[in-house]
Amino acid sequence: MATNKLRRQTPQRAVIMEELCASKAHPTAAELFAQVRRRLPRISLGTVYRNLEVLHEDGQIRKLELAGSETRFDGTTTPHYHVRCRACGCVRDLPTPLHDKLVTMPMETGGFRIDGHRLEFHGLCPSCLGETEGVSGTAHSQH
Amino acid sequence: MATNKLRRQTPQRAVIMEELCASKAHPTAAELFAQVRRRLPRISLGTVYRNLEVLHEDGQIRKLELAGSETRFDGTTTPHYHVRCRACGCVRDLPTPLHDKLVTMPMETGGFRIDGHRLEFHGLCPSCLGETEGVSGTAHSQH
DNA sequence: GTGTTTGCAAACGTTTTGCACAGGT
DNA sequence: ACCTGTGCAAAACGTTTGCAAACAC
Repeated sequence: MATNKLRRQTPQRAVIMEELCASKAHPTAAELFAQVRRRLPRISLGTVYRNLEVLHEDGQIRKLELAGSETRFDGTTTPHYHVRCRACGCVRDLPTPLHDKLVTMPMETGGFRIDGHRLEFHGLCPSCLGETEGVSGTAHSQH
Repeated sequence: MATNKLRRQTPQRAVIMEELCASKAHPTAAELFAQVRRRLPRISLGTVYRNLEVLHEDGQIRKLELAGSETRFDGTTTPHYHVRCRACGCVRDLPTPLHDKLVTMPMETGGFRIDGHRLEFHGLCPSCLGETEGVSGTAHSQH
């Protein structure tokens, strides 16, 4: 169950971690790859994926698997929720406190033992809000 | 904005709908394809995908984009949440009422206009609960 | 007859993997 | 020296798409 693997400290891993922590945009692996490449021009996309996986295993970063899009990564490991813009797809942090009651809340679980949840919010980001003024659309939230 | 397309009633679409509604397992496109193929041996996977998309557009089915897995489909369109088993990956309905307060709840949104959310629960299903008795594991909920 | 829908196969975007070599310890 | 980590390229995976033929209307 433990992560018993011996980790080596490589420049690739260090730069990936630095660039991820320097970003607030929750980049995808490809975006991070482009960013890291500016400092390590010979790095490969596979290395980025492998290191993100390792860092996630070791609990140093968070993996955001949001509905219907590529996986994004977050250098912040403290728990918080995210909002996603319906229009441009950007992702931002929400300072909303976690709803741990969601897990402990008594409910009919069909025999499941529930021990976690994933919650993401959808909406329009400030800049897309401005551009969509007056456009009527059916906001359909998916649960 | 409207769905103005003229739909034709094809046996493929009808059987896909029937098989989806007959299942409580929230099948993936591939699983549904295997199921439908028993009745329509010449159907193709592409047709299954296309019809699922059409049925979703027309509001006849729901698309479940759960964290870190293929898209699953639900013949029930009434809103409800889902639980996913950490061990076997199976998905079941939860009769828990929706938390619409989550959307209207006052919170610091960073300028976003929030109009929807996605919530999914994680845990162990009845049969995996039995098999993992006594195994200590760190339950890590992802938010 | 018109235009949607089908089957097939190829293409797609994201992620994973096999391999030989480089490099951290 | 050992064995993890790297770069590269190919493969895997789920999904979408182009096309000509089939079929619903």
